This record gives sequence, structure tokens and C-alpha cells, in this order.
Amino acid sequence: MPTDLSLEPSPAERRRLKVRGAIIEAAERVFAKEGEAGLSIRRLAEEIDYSPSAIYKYFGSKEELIDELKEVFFERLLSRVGKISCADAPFSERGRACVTTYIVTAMERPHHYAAAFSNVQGAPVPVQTKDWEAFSKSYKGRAFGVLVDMVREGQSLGVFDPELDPYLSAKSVWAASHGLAQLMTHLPHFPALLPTDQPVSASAFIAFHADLVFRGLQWSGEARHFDSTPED
Amino acid sequence: MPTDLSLEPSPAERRRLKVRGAIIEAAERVFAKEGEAGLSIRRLAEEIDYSPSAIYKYFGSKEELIDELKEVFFERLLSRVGKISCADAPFSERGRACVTTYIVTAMERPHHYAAAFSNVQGAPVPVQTKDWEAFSKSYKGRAFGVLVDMVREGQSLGVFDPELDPYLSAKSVWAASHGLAQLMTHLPHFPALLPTDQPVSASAFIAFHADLVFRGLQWSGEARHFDSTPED
DNA sequence: TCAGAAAGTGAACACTGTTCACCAAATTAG
DNA sequence: CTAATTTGGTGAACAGTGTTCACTTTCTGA
Repeated sequence: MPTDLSLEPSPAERRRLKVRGAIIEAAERVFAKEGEAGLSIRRLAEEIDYSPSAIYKYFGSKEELIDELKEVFFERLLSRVGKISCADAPFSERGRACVTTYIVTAMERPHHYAAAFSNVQGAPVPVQTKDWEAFSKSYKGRAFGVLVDMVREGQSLGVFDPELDPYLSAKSVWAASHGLAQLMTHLPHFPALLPTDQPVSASAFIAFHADLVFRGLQWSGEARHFDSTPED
Repeated sequence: MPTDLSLEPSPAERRRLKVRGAIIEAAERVFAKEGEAGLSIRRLAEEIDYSPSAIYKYFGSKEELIDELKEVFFERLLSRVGKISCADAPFSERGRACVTTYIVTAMERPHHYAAAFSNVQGAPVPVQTKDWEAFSKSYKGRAFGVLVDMVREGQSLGVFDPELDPYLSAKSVWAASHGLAQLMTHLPHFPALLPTDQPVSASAFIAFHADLVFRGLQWSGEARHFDSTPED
């Protein structure tokens, strides 16, 4: 151990970060273009002109490396959505912008977004407590927090149904956004998939979807429930 | 070629179908449990007591085999949703049941569902015409058709906003359903992810989500638009 | 019965992620 | 300043993977 408590990253540490940076940069480049399928350790090594085994001095495994790619992606996603949520604009615009920005950001890096949701849990996990703590600190969780605040604001402004649970509502909005993001990255001509020939652009459909999502949260003064409210 | 035009599948063809069936059965078993990661040709061959190369007499590639698994999964999904859409029940129940059934079916076979949406399209596809034709004949497309009909029925009953385009609305509902299905299969404790300790069951949250989705489509006599309607 | 097709095989090719003994260079300790 | 030790980097190897191909066996249609 360097036992280095000085603030300067200094000599040796610098080179290390440099080649580490080169690795993730190369990984970022090929992953963005070809996804996990096209990213092999050997190819990565070739691209940065090192031996394959050298990479293992910087990352414990391929999965660990990819995890870092996902992390920085979600960091940017959170930053973008967070910025919009605090912007100086009417609530209705900000709300919709959160959803559309989420989807657009996902579409810019489809492989990153898909990879972030690629670890299917076969067996149901029993855990429950402590989970929230970890989640709320993660980028995903903090982006989720932005949504919860937005629902609360809408309720306090009287445009959203005050009886809705903000957490459940935010999850619903997240699911709806995630769903469209996923469909758009997997079926690129999704919005144009129509029997008629009048084309609908991606951005137009995203706006339409965001609108529908918010209509579901809105308050019409009267009980407009289909019949719900979760019970068991 | 057998040039066999008789209706009886008969002697040789029978054995062929039998071992072919054994292959997909084994594949189904391991894929359901461990997903694409756990399914290797060699393991499959071992399971059915054949040589690995034998499998290539029945399937051109591993991908082709998996495509068949996805196909039968979506066939069942369509059949279930289709049955519900024609059931003898009030519209509001049928509508919600379509969404919840979709999600529940996905959760029963998380790997199948995830695999069906795993081919990320990196570059935007230029095509547009002819796409609808192929889509509307696929299982995905026919399940989508059920949704479109449901939206139309809701509009004719006066409970859904008649100004909404049925196709765009159905896509929005699909996206919302897909999103929850995806989130539930990837973060199994998704509904229970709350700061408070009062647990929310999966089924309760699915019902909540479905309710919100339909509220977005509802008609309140007055223009309740956030401001939308797609333009470009 | 017999030619030809179909079914099945084992060895090989070109990959993959990962490990491990080894070597050289840089850093630290005495 | 030298000696010891950590660090960075390497090539060869292991255990996998999907896939192909020459080959044999088995079955079938005429």
C-alpha cells in the first residue's frame, strides 16, 4: 500500500489512472457501437495495445468493467433528469421533460441502457429490509427520488390526484418511461409502426406517451378511479 | 425430400419430430431456469444423450433454437391475452385483466420475456413500409391488435377519450405494460421498494399500475390535455 | 436389392473469459 | 546507494463456447 495521504495523485498513480482511463474509453467506444456482444477482453487489449491479461490488473472481470460503463451512464442520466427537475419552467413542462429526457438519453446509448437491465432474476428474492437504503443511494434510486418529488409537487399544486401514493405513482411513471425507452431501443421503427402511412416521429410519440402518463396522475375533482387502490 | 403429401406424419417423420421435440423440451427446461447464459449446445446434447453436432441437423444455429422458444412463449402470451379480451365480463375488468395478464405471464418466464427484447438495434433502421404487414402477422403484432380493439371499444363505450388515436394509445399501453413487466423481472422486489415497511405485493402494484394506465385514457367530458397531440 | 438420402458422430477450428508462472521496471526500505 | 519488494506487463495455458466437416451408420423409396 502506498500509504499516500497527500492530495496530489502524483507520479505512479497518474500513469495507472491514465491506462485505466484508456481501457474504459476503448470499452465505451466499442460497447456503444456493438454492445456486450462485440466487446471482448482480447479485442479491448488489442485496441489499447496491451496484453489481454494486463486488463485484469485494472478490473477484476469483464463484468466489473461493464458495471462501470453502466454506472457512468446512469450518472449522466441522473444528472440530466435532475437538472431538468430544478429548471425554471412551469410544472407541466418540467414533468414531461423528465420523462422525455429519460427516454431520449436511453435511446442515445441503447446498449448501455439495455445492459443496465439485463440481469434477470430467476428466483424471487426474499429480502426486503435494507434494500431501500441501498437503492436510494444508487443512481437509479436517486433518479427515482426526483420522480417522487415531482409527483409530490404536482399534488401540492392541485394538478395531481392527492390520494395517490407518491412512491407507487413514481414507480408507475418510471415503469411507463422505461417501457417506452426499451421498446424504442429494440424496435427502432416503433412509432412508425402503423397501418396508415402518415409517419409519426419518435419525438412526437414520446411526447404523446408522456402526456398519457401524466393524464393518469391528474385530478379531476371527482373520483375517477377504475375501482382501484391496492389492498393486500 | 419425402414428397409426402399424405396427412399422416408417419414413420420417419415421427422420430424426427420426437427428437426435435426432446431438444426444445430440454432447451425450454434449462432456459426457463438459467436463461441464455446457462444454455449451451453441448449441455443440451448431453441432456438428450446426443452428440453436439446432432443438434445442427435440427436447428441451423443456437439463435434459431432460441427464437423458437421465444415464439412459443409469445404464442401463449397472445392466447392468454386474447382469451381475456373476449371474455364475458365488464369492459373495465377485461381491460385491466389484459394488462395484468401480460405482466404476470412475463413474470412466469422472465428469461423468455427478456430474451424476446434482447436484440438491441444500434443504428436506426430506415425501413418503414411493409414493416406493418410483417408485424401485424407476428404474435407480438396480433397481441398488439387486441390492445387496439380494446381502446376502440373503450372509446365507443364513452369511457375513453374519443380523440385519442387508437394505435398510438395502444402503443402507449403496451409500453407501460412492457415497462412494468421488465422492471418486475429484473428487480424482483420492485413493488416492495419503499421507505416505509408496509409491504406492497406484486399483484397489488400491478393492479395499481394498470389502473393508472387506464386513467390516462379516460374521458372526462372536458379537454384535460396537458397540452399535447403530436404534431410533426 | 440397392442407390441415395438422412441421422448421428468425433475431431477440429476459431473464438471466448480467466489464471498463473514469470520477468522487468519502478518504488520503497535500510 | 544498494537491496528488497511491490507493481505493471507478458505469453502460454485451461476450460469453456458455437460451429463445421469428413466420416460412418442407418433407414427408406423405387
